[in-house]
Amino acid sequence: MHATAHQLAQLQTLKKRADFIKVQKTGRRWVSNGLILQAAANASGYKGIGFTVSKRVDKSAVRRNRIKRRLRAVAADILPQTAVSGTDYVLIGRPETLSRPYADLLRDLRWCLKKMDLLDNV
RNA sequence: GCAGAAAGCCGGGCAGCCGCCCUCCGAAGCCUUGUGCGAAGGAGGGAGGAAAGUCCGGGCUUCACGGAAACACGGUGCCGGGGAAAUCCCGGGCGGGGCGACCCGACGGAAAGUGCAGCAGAAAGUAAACCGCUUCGGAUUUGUCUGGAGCAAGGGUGAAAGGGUGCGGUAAGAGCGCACCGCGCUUCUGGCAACAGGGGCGGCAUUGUAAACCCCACCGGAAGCAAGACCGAAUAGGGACUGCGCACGGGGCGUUUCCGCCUCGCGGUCCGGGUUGGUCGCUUGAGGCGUCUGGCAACAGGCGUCCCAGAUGAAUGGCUGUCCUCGACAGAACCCGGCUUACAGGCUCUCUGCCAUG
RNA sequence: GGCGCGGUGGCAGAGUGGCUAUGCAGAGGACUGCAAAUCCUUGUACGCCGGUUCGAUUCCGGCCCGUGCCU
Repeated sequence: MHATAHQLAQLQTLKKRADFIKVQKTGRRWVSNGLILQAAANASGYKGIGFTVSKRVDKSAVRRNRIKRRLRAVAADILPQTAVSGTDYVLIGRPETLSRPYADLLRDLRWCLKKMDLLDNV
């Protein structure tokens, strides 16, 4: 079920603050228990992926890092196979992301994708 | 055995699959043919004792800076040593706490000057006298009231009442006298010193506060890797040279004084300029480990050995098995030395008190 | 990552080494036919922990929280 290295190579990490603001302003979003997904079309044709865990989610740097890592693991398991080219995805962490079982996190991301009509088959 | 004190150390382990960051090698491939780049693949490394708070001290970088003196501002404050330095460390002294091992201390100066000490109290710093004590006189309903003189022992107020305790002394008292303690001056001895101990003299003056102003001694330019350097579109602004104009003038170099230096308005020519982004700075360092020597120690030196994160939306995760004591506080962002704060549990060594036994 | 600023009743906002003003809001009363406005009365606070001092909101350390600036 894991993504191959070839599939992972198709994902491009969003690096600039401007990219994140663009996705937030122009894209759509869906909230689930474990995470929030934002998505917007881009002009490059690549599949873009970014992660946001702000200081308002948790004040501890250790726990913020762990939330980001779990989001990265979830994204690496699902997005390479299902993501649409020419779309930027931004995953936003929540306090529950830290303690939620991993299987539930996978279900959360699929649910968000489905609700936003970005998933053909569940 | 129980209770405690001090120093140092560790901070889940092992295994499998899929992934992340860096360095080196690199068949295929690419071009600008080079000691080049490099998908696949291989080898190695990959958070902390506090990485934290940013409270101190440095390195490094840029800016500022002509010199001298004074002033201003900030910091430090027993002594000796260590250290690049420090509000750091070690040892000692003094003071305080503990039966003790041991721990704690912003620990210069209050006779250089100024300020402050509310309320209470008679009086708050040249002492003073509310209740009192003693004595002399007067009145008297014999309870006491009142005037003069002397006194500060006792009571009361306060955080603090102008040396303390005891004896003598006295009308009652008082350093009034004496002894001891404290204090001050002086001298001797020990110690590098802080300081300690002894002798002599004085005869009680010298309340507290300097984390109040201050005095003394010593130290200090400012900002910070988002510093800064390089490569680089557009636009606005900048610098140099030169011509003309202008000056017993104005401005600047922390302030002032003295000497000194720089600079000014308009035109022309040339040079450059650096936002987004990228590269460097970026990890070999007052470095770690082992050992020997000197030193009570902090630490220093010699020898051997190792290279041990370097990201830039920012790297350690996901899933699973297994063991145990079931895992705390917590994530590098230029780098070091300290301090402070947070922290489950465990280990090592030394020491103290009590109990029991030999 | 670095550098600053601040924390005083429910809210705003002065202040200073010895009872912390003032305004708005709240409660009660007066005035009114009933209200508003006005007047009177009243409760509630110095972020937390230590130290200096006889005494700290103030002075000095250390924590906690909030907030701003620098790419």
